[in-house]
Amino acid sequence: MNDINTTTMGMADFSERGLIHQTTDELEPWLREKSRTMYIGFDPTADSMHIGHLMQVMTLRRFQQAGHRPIALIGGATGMIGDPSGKSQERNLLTVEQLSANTAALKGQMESFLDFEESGGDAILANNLDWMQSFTFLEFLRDIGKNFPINVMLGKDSVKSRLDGESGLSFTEFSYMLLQAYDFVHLHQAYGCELQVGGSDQWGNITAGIDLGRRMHGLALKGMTCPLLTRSDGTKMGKTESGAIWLDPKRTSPYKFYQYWVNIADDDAGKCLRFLTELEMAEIQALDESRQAEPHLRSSQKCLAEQVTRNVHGAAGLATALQATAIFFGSEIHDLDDTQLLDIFADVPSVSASRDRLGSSEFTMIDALVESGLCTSRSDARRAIEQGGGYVNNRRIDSLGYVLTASDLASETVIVLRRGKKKYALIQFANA
RNA sequence: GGUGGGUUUUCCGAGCGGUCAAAGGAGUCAGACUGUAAAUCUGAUGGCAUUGCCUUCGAAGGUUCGAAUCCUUCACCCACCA
Repeated sequence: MNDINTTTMGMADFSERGLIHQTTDELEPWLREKSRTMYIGFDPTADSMHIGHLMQVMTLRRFQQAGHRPIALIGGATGMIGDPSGKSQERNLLTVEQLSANTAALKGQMESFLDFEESGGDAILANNLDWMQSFTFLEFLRDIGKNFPINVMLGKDSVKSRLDGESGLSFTEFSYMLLQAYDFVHLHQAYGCELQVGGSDQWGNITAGIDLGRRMHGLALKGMTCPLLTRSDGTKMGKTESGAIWLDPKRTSPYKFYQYWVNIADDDAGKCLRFLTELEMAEIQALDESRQAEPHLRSSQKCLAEQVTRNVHGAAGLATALQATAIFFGSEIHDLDDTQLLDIFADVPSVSASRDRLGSSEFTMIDALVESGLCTSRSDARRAIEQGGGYVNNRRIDSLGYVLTASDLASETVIVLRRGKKKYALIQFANA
């Protein structure tokens, strides 16, 4: 990054988007000066990031695009301990195997957001296990622990809230901040990293690192936190009845992922556009106006969903999501092949049936609805059909005795059943 | 230990010998409307069968042509008295 563009390197866009919650210094001029190195840590608590991580990754990406050098730190070591910040209870420890699998998975996901060295960029992927592993307990106590006054540690919110609460805090979790603090110092030594960024709940850990840098080496490290992405109704962003929204398409299909954003409440859409997309502010403001003036178009949500899905799942993933959306809310399904269909309906339960049942009067719409699990009994299925709630390939069936035949196949072997507005099931007909 | 009240379909809650698969409300499910929202409106809501049959009203027996409704015993819950 030699062609430093000082107009983009600063914080203007960050503050305009509301991405800054707290900073230790006036970062704007400092960032304009030259290309800087900063990091955000991610603990490998699962084998995929979820949308709670998205904001942090996007932040790193913004820095990189502004001409800085981001470090994504995977917490192979800190993940073994468990960050007490924002947690009301002591957590169970993950096994070493889980952690290393998770670490590998996160690495892969990071690559679609940042340009790492392998792909010609300058972003760095680090794992704190690499330097923490060789530390002995005594060394750590002498070199690091000595720099942490207990009274300061006790004053941190993350510790205080746990001590005030019922659940207490183990020495292990209490020590978490020492590890994170040392990471910062180490990254400075190794890569010249001067800024740590994190969610607003990370403030205590970040300042712990800054203090440690000053005590050990007289450094003036910097910190910045971003607001937490929360929903206007108070619930946590990314939580649904069926669990978290993951970035891994095997955990959350691109369709579901896309749908999550399409369904974001009007009140949250503006914030999400600012935090999670790279649209220009002018564009976002135009969307804000549209949302006010013509909310029914829901252009903000559609745009948000499109942007985020493309970022996470790529153009192909977005295409699948859009195709699935068209089908889930659209007209008849036909002339698809099995692969397409099963991809689109990845989240939909499916059952298999023997192919020779097709066309048999023993296999009616009622039978199909019951066997697919969409209806709990034949009476239930009968009722659903009578009320106009039974569909084959999105075509309403209104005859109770409708017999499914080979011409009802939407692809080579699959029939798509639907009950009501959006409950789908697949029946796959194998050549038995 | 004594007396009184209760136990109903997913939940709440009517029913107190036939017209009860059982009012009403909630929930749920369809349909309409709509912004893939909220609200609203309409219909459905034990099972099987294209209107008839079967199994349900704490449990088991009994009285009746016929019981969720009456009697007996048992179980659990509530209230009052001791």
